[in-house]
Amino acid sequence: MNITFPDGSVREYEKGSSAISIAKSISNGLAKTVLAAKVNEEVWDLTRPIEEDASLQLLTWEDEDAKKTFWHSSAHLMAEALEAIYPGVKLGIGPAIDNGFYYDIDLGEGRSLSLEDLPKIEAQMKKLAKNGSKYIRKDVSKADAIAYFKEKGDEYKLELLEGLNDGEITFYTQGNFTDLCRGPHIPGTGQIKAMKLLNVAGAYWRGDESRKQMTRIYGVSFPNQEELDHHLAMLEEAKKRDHRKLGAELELFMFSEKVGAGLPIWLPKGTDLRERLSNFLRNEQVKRGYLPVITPHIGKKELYVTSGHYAKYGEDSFQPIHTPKEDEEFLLKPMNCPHHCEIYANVPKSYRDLPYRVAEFGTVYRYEQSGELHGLTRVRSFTQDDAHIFCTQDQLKDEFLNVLDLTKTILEKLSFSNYTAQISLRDPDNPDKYIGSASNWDKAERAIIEATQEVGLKTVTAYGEAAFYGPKLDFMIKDALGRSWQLGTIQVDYNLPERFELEYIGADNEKHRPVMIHRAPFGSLERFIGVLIEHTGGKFPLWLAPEQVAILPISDKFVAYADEVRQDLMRKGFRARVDYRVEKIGRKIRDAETSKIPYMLIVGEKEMENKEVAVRKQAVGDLGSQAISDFMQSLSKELESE
RNA sequence: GCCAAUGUAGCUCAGGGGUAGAGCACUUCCUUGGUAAGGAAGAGGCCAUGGGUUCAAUUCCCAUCAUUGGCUCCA
Repeated sequence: MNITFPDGSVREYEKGSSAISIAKSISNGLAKTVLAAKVNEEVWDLTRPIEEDASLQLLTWEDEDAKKTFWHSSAHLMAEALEAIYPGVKLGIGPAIDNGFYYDIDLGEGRSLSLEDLPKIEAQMKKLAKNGSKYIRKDVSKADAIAYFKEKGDEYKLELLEGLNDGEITFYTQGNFTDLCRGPHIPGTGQIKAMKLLNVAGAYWRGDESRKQMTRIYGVSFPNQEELDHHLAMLEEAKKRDHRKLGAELELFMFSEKVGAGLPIWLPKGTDLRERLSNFLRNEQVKRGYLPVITPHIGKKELYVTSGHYAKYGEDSFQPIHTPKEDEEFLLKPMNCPHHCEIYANVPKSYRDLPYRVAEFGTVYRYEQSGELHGLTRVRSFTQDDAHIFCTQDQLKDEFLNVLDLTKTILEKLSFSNYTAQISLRDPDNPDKYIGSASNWDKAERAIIEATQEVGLKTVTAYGEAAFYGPKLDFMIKDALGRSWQLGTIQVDYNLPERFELEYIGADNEKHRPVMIHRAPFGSLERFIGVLIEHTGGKFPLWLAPEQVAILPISDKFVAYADEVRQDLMRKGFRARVDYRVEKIGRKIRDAETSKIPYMLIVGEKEMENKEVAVRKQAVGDLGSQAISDFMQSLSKELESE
């Protein structure tokens, strides 16, 4: 049979050869590092015989699919360990996830598991891994499979079997452990050299809260100890950068039980940062033809009935505000778009007025479930960097290009260099669930695709992920630790212009309906700043830092000079503060370092005499002395380059 | 919302049925110093809130509130 490799080369192999034997024929080194194979675009066990002509890609640790296979096999290893320690344990599902694996287990009445039990299970896993058992795949009939799990008394697996057809059922066995499993798996447990169980949590069987709660054990594993250590160090670093922790330490924001859960309160330094960020975006938007507007935080119920939000946000949200007048109800706004539609409708529009772009840093209120709240990234009041663009169908593409350009400018300014976008299109099998004409949808989808191609944006396309009212583009951003965040979004909307009966007079003197684009490059300021804090670890770029320079007098004899320096800096628009405390210089430096102030100016006898400052850069160290004017010039230069 | 854990000084945490503890931060005093923590003293707590059990509750029980981790990843 002929095997085609990714580089296009074709080689002849004996029928029934496995991927691992093919790997060996290429090189022994390769055979050692390969974990799984992609046969005709499907991930396979390395040991599974290939029976006919096929394309073959050998997967190593670097491939996402190989990692998933490795972790899935690790989940089986954990299950084997659990059966050894807890006889009679019942198993739910045990998949690989983005960063490791888990297994849902039911220990039975009266038995429970806590974090303290994890090392024991881990030790057992290591012991079993040393045995180097092979993962053996076996086709089983449905009847045999049912008989096996009945005997074992595992009702979860029996339930899973109900959904499977005879002839497509496989078991995998390693050592003394057999599991219902589609596979694939790595060849043997011996390859799992390093593992760590991270967490236990409750999880409902099949994610259904009316069903039994199982114990979920999370873990992660690697082919060698160094990778595990690196991963654990990364988790440590992520913990250190947690925006909730840094937010408190750097005095950026707070929460108060009295004010309410999920309602962030911006402290002076956080407000400073946030204002700089908004001003930056506001300026970029004005450059691109946006018109800033301000609308109230509440609106009459009828507004949201018109927009359709009342039906969507009605019950599980903040309840209406009543007034002394009977039957009068206001809602806290969950979105800005209805208000903006009213702005559009205020004065009759001509096609010459389009595109009409209104922008608002609009604070909205949504009653997130209490369990969903999380720092700044999941809150009940947040400010969208919202704008709505009303345009003609033909202007869609240019408007997308305009927004993409804006988004790119912003992300690059904030040194998010690694981002992709998801294009969400209609479900081709379900064309009826969308509002708006098919030809308009075609145009809009094409506009998005072409615009993203023209700017060279990396995208993935998701069919069926579009909203009922229009296709959309979501930005996925990778931060400095390689974690993905969904931030900005651009959405086409055929629904609201319809509901608000928005119109413009065309060149033909007829009435037409505009298309609306919702877009928010940051998503929300809260979420974005949360991500920015973790991305930078609290070391903000100079232009954003609430305090740019800390002036540290050696002793209070030099306080007057320190004040002079501060005056100079402030007059040039730099943000500087003097540390007046009667402390040694080492202490002042340490405190400024931990507050992550970008520059420290140490001033003492020498500096005062020479009218200089001794410059120290945060996390870098002493840069030597220079004249204040020179220092300010280099600051300006740094700001320009950011 | 559901499940679990947690809630003690501004922060990080120890403690435990009988008058509440440490380190850091804070205040005062001493020290006037040269690139990541100088010394001493002091002040600071309704032990989250509300009920219950008990002679006695911060400690045990229940509820509430808040925080944290899960609850979406499908053998």
